Amino acid sequence: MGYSKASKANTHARLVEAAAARFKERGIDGISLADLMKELKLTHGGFYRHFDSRDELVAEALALALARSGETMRERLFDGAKGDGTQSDLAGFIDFYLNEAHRDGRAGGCAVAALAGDAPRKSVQVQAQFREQIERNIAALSEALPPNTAADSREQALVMLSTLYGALTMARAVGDSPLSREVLRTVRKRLTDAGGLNKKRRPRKKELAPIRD
Amino acid sequence: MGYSKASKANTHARLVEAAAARFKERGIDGISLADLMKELKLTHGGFYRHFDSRDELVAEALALALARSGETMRERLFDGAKGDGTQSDLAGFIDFYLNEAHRDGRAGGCAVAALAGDAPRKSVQVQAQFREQIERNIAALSEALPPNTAADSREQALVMLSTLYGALTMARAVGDSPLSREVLRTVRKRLTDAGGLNKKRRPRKKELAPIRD
DNA sequence: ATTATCTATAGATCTATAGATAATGC
DNA sequence: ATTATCTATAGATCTATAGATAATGC
Repeated sequence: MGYSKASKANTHARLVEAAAARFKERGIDGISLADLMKELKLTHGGFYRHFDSRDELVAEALALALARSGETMRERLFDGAKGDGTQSDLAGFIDFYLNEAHRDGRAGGCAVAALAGDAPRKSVQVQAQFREQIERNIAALSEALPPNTAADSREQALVMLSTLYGALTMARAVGDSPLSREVLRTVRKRLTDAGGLNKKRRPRKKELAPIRD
Repeated sequence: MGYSKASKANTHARLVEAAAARFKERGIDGISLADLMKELKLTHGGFYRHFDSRDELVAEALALALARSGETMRERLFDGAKGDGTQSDLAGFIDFYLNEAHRDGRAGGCAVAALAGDAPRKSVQVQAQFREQIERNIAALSEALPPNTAADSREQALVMLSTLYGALTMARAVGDSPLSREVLRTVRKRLTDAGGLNKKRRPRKKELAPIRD
């Protein structure tokens, strides 16, 4: 009770962290403050020493979740390609994104895919948070596209992002099933192959690596 | 009070209808039974003469919403093309789907795009409802693809559906904005043009019809 | 006589607040 | 002395149930 070694700032950060995971897993309205506090072994009454309202937590948790997703995207796109002379690993990112592990791991996965469906029902402030991060994601993906397609790379990035979000959402909506795996596998394959986008970078046998159904 | 001319079956049907619209607009958990009954000028106590539980209403409303979306899709794909010798109007469907009117009209729009984000948080029964309708949508879109691509038409349909759902979801998530309109316009254009999918059917100037931002 | 709808309420859950408790820092 | 956390509770809202009311059909 009282002051533990965990400072106020630490508890605040842990709350935002836990909220980000639970919101992605169960939806922005899918967890109560009492249950969230319980997850941190705290009681619900203490919540308001850290936030003025639930909405304030939502804003902070969403900001964290969206920023993290963007960072992970950039890492997968650009860090994975270091050392072999290429500038990006687009196919590596696609493999990472359209995956059964990602499908089943909403709490640790992409915040846009997990929460975009909730956004239209929320405030314009929430929608602005999505807008700003999605702009960054478009920029990142656009940079990662092969240079020869640079003329309309923003358009390509927009379409590819739509496809990635849509495929993951669909794979999740239908539950674990052959269809779910087929969506992931097929879209992964066709995005990687399409238009010869990435032929230089990924040997064909790796693109066609079998996925067990 | 008492028996109105509206028979029990009629009230039941109106409840399912209203629920389908509200669920698509605000989410499956986004409206209370009391508010739903109020929309029909009824009081909340009467609800349980029509349904054993809220979940039963959810199942029926979702079934209606998903089936309607599928019917609309088939109509747009196949009825719009009658008379000119072609078998489908894929570009017409894409124009209809990726549209500001559809973006802003969730209550009357596609149930998959409106509710797929809720599905992973719901029961496996709900997910099975999505799975069955999405299978039908894949079949419809697959049939509507130009015959020369028939060899892998299911794969193409899967990718195109992912892109359509993802683009509409993204356009909604970012709120009304230049980005939202850009997503709709760009994906619409690139899906219509891509791979010469539909060149025979749609004159180029119509494909490039300007959208005001 | 039947029964769709209404009135009233139980029980659960949720956000938010008020005041008590106790661990830490000065 | 300060304040993070806890205990207790107010007030709102939600699903579900019980019994009353009144319009329809036989």
